[in-house]
Amino acid sequence: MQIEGGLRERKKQQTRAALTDAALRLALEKGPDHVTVEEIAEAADVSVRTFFNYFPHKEHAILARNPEHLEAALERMRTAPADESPLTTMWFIVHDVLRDLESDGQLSRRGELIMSSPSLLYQLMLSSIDDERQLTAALTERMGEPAGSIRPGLIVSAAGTACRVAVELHKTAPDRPIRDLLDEGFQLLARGTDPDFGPVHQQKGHS
Amino acid sequence: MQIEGGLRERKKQQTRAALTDAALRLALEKGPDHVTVEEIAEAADVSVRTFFNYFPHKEHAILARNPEHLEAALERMRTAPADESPLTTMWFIVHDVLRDLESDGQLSRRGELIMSSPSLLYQLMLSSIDDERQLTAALTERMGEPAGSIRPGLIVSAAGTACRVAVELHKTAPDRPIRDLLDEGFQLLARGTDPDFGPVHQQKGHS
DNA sequence: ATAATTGTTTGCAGTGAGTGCAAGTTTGTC
DNA sequence: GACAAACTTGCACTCACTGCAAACAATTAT
Repeated sequence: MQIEGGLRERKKQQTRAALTDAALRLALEKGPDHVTVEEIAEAADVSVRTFFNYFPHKEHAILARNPEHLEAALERMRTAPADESPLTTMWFIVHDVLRDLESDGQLSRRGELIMSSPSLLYQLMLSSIDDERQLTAALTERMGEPAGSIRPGLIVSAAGTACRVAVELHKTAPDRPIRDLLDEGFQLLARGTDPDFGPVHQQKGHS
Repeated sequence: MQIEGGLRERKKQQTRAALTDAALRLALEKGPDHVTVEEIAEAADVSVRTFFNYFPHKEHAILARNPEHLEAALERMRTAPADESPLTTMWFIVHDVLRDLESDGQLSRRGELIMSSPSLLYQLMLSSIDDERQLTAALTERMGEPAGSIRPGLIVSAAGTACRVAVELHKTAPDRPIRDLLDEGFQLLARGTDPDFGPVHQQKGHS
């Protein structure tokens, strides 16, 4: 295990790539719920059992999440300039990922695919939740808020929510680019979504 | 189908209740991932096949979501006073559900159970997404925002996010009641989570 | 080179979720 | 009581996913 770019390592990367490629292609072709692991494995020329050595769930292969994104995000969160506000950091993180996804030229196709399939959305949100936990931990440390404050967690999760809503809305209003929607969402989160908010706590019930 | 409270209807309610009770009990006992549908069905004294006539997924039975909640929420959204701000309406909706859940005396146990199990969280979020779509549709209509605005969707989804974050934080800081956390979250969403937000759009990249 | 070691792939057997179908049973209607 | 509609059930099936042990390939030591 001294050699970094050994044959073994390269072959694994190849196999992984073959699997994710086949998975995405077939998912786009036949719809994500009509692809079987068997087909994906066959297209990548490995056994079904090997597929599961690489991915714990079928959806993982289709999502093909790049672990570097979370790494980069955490790194940026930790090393952000002291005078950069929390949501601003999240904005940069989101746009970094966005830029990387767009370089694939598959942002919107993959986005639609994900939003249209419950099971994909599932896996994405699951990993998002995990990501958000880690980001929240990093942000909490960085912010020095009182323990038990909801603010760090809310900022991280709300940013994630803004992404999801932006992608969703982009489906029905494709004329607005995702970046625009995203920026509008972040602005609202930053300055407030509802200046007139004010429930009357005294009242016991209603109609 | 003229009789509302016929034998048939009552039996169905009974079976449904037996299934959800058994499902929740067993999930709390053995952990949600170690309960099989077979066990639940057996405990409720019906066949496995019948279980799937009532719930599309195992998790649905454990969550035992009350369809009335969504109905009530949509109703309130549609009939809210004209001068009630959007997030305020969401606040009332959330608190209505909360009050109902608490009357079971199972809010926090069920909440913890859900937050601790990926597969439960999955189903909850999936149904939440669907709920949010419907609520967003209702709110969009009510608000008269320009088409393509992200605000209605963001308000609804961010409110949902606040609930999730509140439950999650309550796990690690049980001394703060969920209502407190929730109110803090809504306040932040209303007035803004980050007054200093301001990414420099001109800049191309960053280290 | 060859042998020993370690990591990877694969087949196989098994559990459990979820579905479609057809037959049987129960409930409501006339 | 006869008839139709709704509900339950068993059966056979597909598919996701796991553990285990044998086969295989890459790496390292000799």
